[in-house]
Amino acid sequence: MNIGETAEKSGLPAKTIRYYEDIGLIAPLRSANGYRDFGAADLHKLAFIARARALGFSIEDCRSLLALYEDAGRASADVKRIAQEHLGRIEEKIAQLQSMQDTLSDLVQACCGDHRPDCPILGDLAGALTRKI
Amino acid sequence: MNIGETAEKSGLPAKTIRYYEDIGLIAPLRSANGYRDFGAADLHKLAFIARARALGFSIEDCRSLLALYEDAGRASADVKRIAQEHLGRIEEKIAQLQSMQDTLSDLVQACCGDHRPDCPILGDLAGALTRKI
DNA sequence: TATTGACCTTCCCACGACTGGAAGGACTAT
DNA sequence: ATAGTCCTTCCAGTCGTGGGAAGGTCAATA
Repeated sequence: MNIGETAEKSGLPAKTIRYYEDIGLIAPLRSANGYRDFGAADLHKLAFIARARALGFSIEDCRSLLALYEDAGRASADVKRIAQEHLGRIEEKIAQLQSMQDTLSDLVQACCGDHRPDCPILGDLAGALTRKI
Repeated sequence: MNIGETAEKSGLPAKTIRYYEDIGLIAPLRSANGYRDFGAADLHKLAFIARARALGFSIEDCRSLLALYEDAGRASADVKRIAQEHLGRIEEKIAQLQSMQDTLSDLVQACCGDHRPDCPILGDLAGALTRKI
């Protein structure tokens, strides 16, 4: 299977698949003409990675998860730990964003948004120094 | 005021301040010895930017907001629009992360995390192709 | 006066995870 | 033979810094 077909079936851009080979996540065979030749196992791996990426796992997490997936003697605790750490980072990020959202939605509400220059949003930003941020 | 003092007062690393000069956000004077010489207005701008960055605005948003801040004839509608667009992106990002969080916390809960290899987390990732992701 | 040590300068490289594009070879259909 | 599509490699760019090298400047001390 050439890279084009593989890209279509895995849902990943061909560029991304080449990149994954570069960094050693996958290792497709090569045809006589130099083209990459993907097998079912490669496609499976790519779909695995795509799903993990969609859940926000980093490439290095993906590498670890793939290794665990292929290790029949793994302990599920190792997988769970990676997922829990990732979940923690996600929760942290959500909290950060919600804090921004809270402040911003207050400011946006307070701004009448007309032709006049007075604006509590700019007021907040400009007051940063006085408030020591 | 040298860059070190400015960094301390603005809460921004000196590296970051130099970068902001590079991309034209600020334009401090230079002393005879070649050192940057920051005035009160520069410090004010930097604090403004730091606050905007803390609220998640992109550098380009910061550039626009600074320009509006310095334009006495601005319309608050222009500021509000930038803030609202940014707020929209934040809400989108939060929704994405929450969707990941939902899935991941379910999976983590379902994984008993012991010495055995069976793991619903890996099961989910591996099933990506079958489910067409 | 000489010499530390702290500060400043510019420059280039690295990060994460791709993405775009150029230059050129391979294959298929007309 | 030619056109068009696919494939290859390689290089550069993204965003907002952070790290570090090589070298100039300044204030304080021996």
